[in-house]
This record gives sequence, C-alpha cells and structure tokens, in this order.
Amino acid sequence: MTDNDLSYGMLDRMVGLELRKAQTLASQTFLRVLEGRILPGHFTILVLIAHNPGQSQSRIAEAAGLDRSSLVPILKQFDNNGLIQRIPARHDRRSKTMAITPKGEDFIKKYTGEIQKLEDMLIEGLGRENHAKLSELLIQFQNLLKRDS
Amino acid sequence: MTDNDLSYGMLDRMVGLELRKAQTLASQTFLRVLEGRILPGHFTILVLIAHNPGQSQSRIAEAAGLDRSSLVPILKQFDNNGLIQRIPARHDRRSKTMAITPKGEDFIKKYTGEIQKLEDMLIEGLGRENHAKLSELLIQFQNLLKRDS
DNA sequence: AGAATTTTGTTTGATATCAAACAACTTTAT
DNA sequence: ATAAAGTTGTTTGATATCAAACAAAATTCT
Repeated sequence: MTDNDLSYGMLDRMVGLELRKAQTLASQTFLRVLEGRILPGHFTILVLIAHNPGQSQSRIAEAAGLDRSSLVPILKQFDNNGLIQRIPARHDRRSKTMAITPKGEDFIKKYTGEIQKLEDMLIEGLGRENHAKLSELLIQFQNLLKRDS
Repeated sequence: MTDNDLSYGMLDRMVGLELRKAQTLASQTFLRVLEGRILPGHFTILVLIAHNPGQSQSRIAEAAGLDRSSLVPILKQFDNNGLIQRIPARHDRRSKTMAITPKGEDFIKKYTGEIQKLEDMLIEGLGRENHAKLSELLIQFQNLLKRDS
C-alpha cells in the first residue's frame, strides 16, 4: 500500500512527479463522480462551452489545455448526443459557433451537486486558504512555464 | 494568446482544471529539456529504478503513478537500449529485479543539470517557500483522494 | 499438505491525445 | 489588387495509457 519507502532521488523536490500523480488521481476520482458517463476533461469542455457561447473551437481547446485536433471527435460526440449545437459563424465561414443545448445544461446540472461536494471535501481537507493557495500556485506555475517557452 | 476572458463558470474554483493544465505544460517543458529523447514519465521511471534497485515492477509503477501494464513496453525499451538490466529475482520466480546500468546512469546524469536548472527557475519564480508548499499541498491533495476511494 | 486467494508480469483490445499535413478561408503586406 | 502569411477545423498516423483477462508463482487459510 505505502510506497513511501521508495526513494525519489533527484526527483524528491520536484513538483513534476507530484503533479502527475495528483492529476491522475483527481481524474480517476472525478470519473467516478461522473459515473463513467463522460471523461473529466470532456466535462470541462462542456462547461466551457456552456459558459462561453459563441467561442471558436481553438479557443475552447486552449482554455481546456487540449490540442485543437483532440477536440474534433469530442465535439462530434457532443453534437450527436444533442448536448451542444454547432452553427456556422456569421463573420467567419471557417468556424462554427458552439452553444450548449437544454439537454446539455441538464447534463451539467445533474452532476454539479456531486462535483461541488467533492470540491467541498477538498476544501475541508486542505483548509480553505490552502485550497485557494493551491489553485493560485498552480496558475503561477503555469505562467512561469509559459514564459519559458 | 490570453484565454483569460473565458469564463470557467462552476470550474472557477476547482483545482482539477488547473491541475490538468499545469501537468500538460510541465510535461511539455520537461520533454523539451530532455530533447525529445525520452518522455518525462519514462525518465521518472528510470530515476526510480536507479534509486531503488531490486524493486518489483509493480512497486515502481505505483510510485510513478502508472499502471503495471503500462510499464511493460517501457522497460522492454530500456532493456533493449541497455539502460537497465533485468535479473530474475532470487526469492520470487515471477518477478524480475531491475537495476540501472552504467549507460543508464550516464543517461540520467546527462540531463540532471538541465533539469535542476529548470527546477531552480521554478523555485526562483514561485519563491522557495511557495515551491515547497506546492509540493506539500499536492501530496496532501493525493492523500485526501486516496482516502476517498 | 491441499485448496483458495492474491500477486506478478504480460498480452490484448480500446481509447485519448498529440503532431503533422491539409484545404478553405481570412488577414496582412506590398 | 494581388501575393504572402496566418488561422480554422479536420484528417491521418503514431503513441501512451488503461482495463480486463491470463498464466505462473507465491501466500494464506483450513
């Protein structure tokens, strides 16, 4: 059960490994909350579309931390399932404006409670300030790496 | 460039999304440091083997946050490239003890400097206490989710 | 000792993701 | 106005990863 007796050597003080493990665990937990009906990252995309109607796919992809091309099959599925609608954009004949449908809204609402409960558990476990600090540090972390590239 | 004008809605205060984006970015940056010769996660495994000789594959996998089965092709490649050695374990005829080879050591050493430099940049950018705090919070975060499952 | 359970490494199949290439279109430069 | 450069969504190929199933071996139970 414990893997604490393993030495991480030079990796001991590196955030990278902890980041990866935390992300994997979070993803698995989230998937359980969503009853395996949708992947966490996909749910995120759905929420992004819901809260930012009329955005291009590229922008949504960037906000979600995904490649443009990865979005294609996901959106196709959302469309097929009636969770979103894709309308040709007025001003740009290449891009298709996306919007959430009522069915999509319902889908999001269905899981909002459980997700909030999970987050509340984290807030309680870490403490409110630490929870906020974690988000803040992760964002700062990203900014440093963006600057680096 | 900025995606700050996008609303994250209910995801605003959730660590999950930031975790995912941070991890993706970190992985890409790391890959650049390693000159694309090895994936960050794979390098981690190599370091784990180097610092924990004689461990089973399962334990290494768990420590790296990977599935047992995912390790198989990775180790095969390491073995083929002469970075590690696999010797049948004395006490357990199923398991193969792994150890780093001199060539593997050299490989790790070759990148240690650059990796340390990257981490130093992060320490400087976040501040030493914040950098330590980030690792600490990520570990705490994992413990909470483990408890949850 | 013998049977049942667990563990180890592996194979196989499914899926998510990326990266590069592409056509259609838009924007910018000359 | 025309050419050059960039952008958008997509297709195609490659790869990483997981999950389930498996055989062989070890461990636990009775």
